[in-house]
Amino acid sequence: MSTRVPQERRRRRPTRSGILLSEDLIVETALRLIGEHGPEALSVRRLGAALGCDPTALYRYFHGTDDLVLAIADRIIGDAMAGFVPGDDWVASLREMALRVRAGYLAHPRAAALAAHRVTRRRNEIRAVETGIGLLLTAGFEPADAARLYLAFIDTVLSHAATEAAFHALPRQQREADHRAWRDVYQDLDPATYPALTAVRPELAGMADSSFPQAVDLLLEALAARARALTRRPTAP
Amino acid sequence: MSTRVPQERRRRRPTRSGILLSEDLIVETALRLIGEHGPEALSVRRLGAALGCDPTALYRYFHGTDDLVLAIADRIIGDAMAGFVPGDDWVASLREMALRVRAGYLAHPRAAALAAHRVTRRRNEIRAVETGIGLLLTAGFEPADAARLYLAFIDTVLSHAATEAAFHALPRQQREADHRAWRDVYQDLDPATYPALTAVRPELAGMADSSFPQAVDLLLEALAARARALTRRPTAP
DNA sequence: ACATTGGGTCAACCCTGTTGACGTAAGGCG
DNA sequence: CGCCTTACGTCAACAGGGTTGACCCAATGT
Repeated sequence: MSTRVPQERRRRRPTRSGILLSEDLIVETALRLIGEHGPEALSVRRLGAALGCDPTALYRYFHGTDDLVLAIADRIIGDAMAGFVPGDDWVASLREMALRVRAGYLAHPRAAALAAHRVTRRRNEIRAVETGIGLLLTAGFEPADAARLYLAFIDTVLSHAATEAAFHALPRQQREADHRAWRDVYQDLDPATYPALTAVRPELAGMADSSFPQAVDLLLEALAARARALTRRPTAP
Repeated sequence: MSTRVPQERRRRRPTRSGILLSEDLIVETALRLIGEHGPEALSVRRLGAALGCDPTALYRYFHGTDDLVLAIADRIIGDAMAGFVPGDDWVASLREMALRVRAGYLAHPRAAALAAHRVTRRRNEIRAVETGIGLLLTAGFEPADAARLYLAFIDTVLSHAATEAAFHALPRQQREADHRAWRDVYQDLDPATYPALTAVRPELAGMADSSFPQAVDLLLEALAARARALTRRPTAP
């Protein structure tokens, strides 16, 4: 019974445990499940149990797991960008965009990890591109540069966010093992063959931390420097 | 029988079908399997079948699926970095590292999707970290900064490379559809609500190109600027 | 030549997503 | 009001996943 998922449903019939299913309720329950019990808690059976219905009832609302994940991703995008208005400071605005995207992904890592590399081409994405390129244009960049530089910026942000989300989407054991790896493995290395690692050994514990803000800062630093160079020589060869 | 995976094996016993198992052979077969039939084709049972052995024989070589994935990831790193020697120019060397990692991922796009954001804690990865941090130390950064900045650099490189690999791993139809979708969607937008996009419309065709070199250049630009600031004021407050 | 034991094999367990059949109750309609 | 259709919740079952413990053969050191 794969396929036809109707747009509007007329016959609303309570489950054995008394609740009324709906697309929204399922998506919300799925997000809650992930938030409470970790990303690995999202399975059709567990979702059914959390909803108080037979797991296969979900197939009346979504074609399959993938369809459900896309529905979840759609909501994440909307939530992340909701209420954002770019300010006068284009660097600060780009930074806030970056942090919002990252926060949206991290709020729901597993869904983000699954949907990150897809092109949504929906309204929220289009508006984000409009906003970002607009900011670079006000910074003084030529249209061609604004487009190219925005692409480099947003690709970095999205890639980083997706990577972080993917890491958070790992099963807890693997996640913690990766975390510990920097402490354990990298601590006792032969100083002769690994001089640089030995020199920075006290700092290696921090390698498990996120590099997202640092990377965004570096990128914005380079963009600001290029913008300053522009205003100094408005029409360069 | 989870656990003890010996470093060197002495008793090499052929499988029922006559082949001799080895860690390398398993990793290579896994890479071939993923390359031919996609990441979802990698399962213990299928890998056993491809190797001509009982699936559970793999547990003599790897603690579990995760361990195998890490071995694959490290193999990709090793292949990419094979023969690399850092030169005198630390910026150029970091750029070559970035391009090598990217090339390695693109060589195995589908495997890269699995392995990209893991800490392999194996030899090839450790050597790469040693090399990268060493380059930043020769650039004049303090140990703490070198570690943090390298993390930001390599995370950006790995994230970008993973994103590109994921895109290349898509079926051709879907890839080209995404490619076209960008042009199509952004073609006829209302100039009033999307002024910036309208201003850069001729440049939007290039949005489908890779932003990898651009992003790496921006990052290295920021790093070089910080290094210059260091040498100007060797001991800043 | 023999004891040791590494490691290939097998059967079994519990988890997944997904499907087709079944029946019940909800809602339209006379 | 009551019938008839059918939406949809339920159930059983299947195929495939990772992982484990027991088994036992043969390769190796002595």
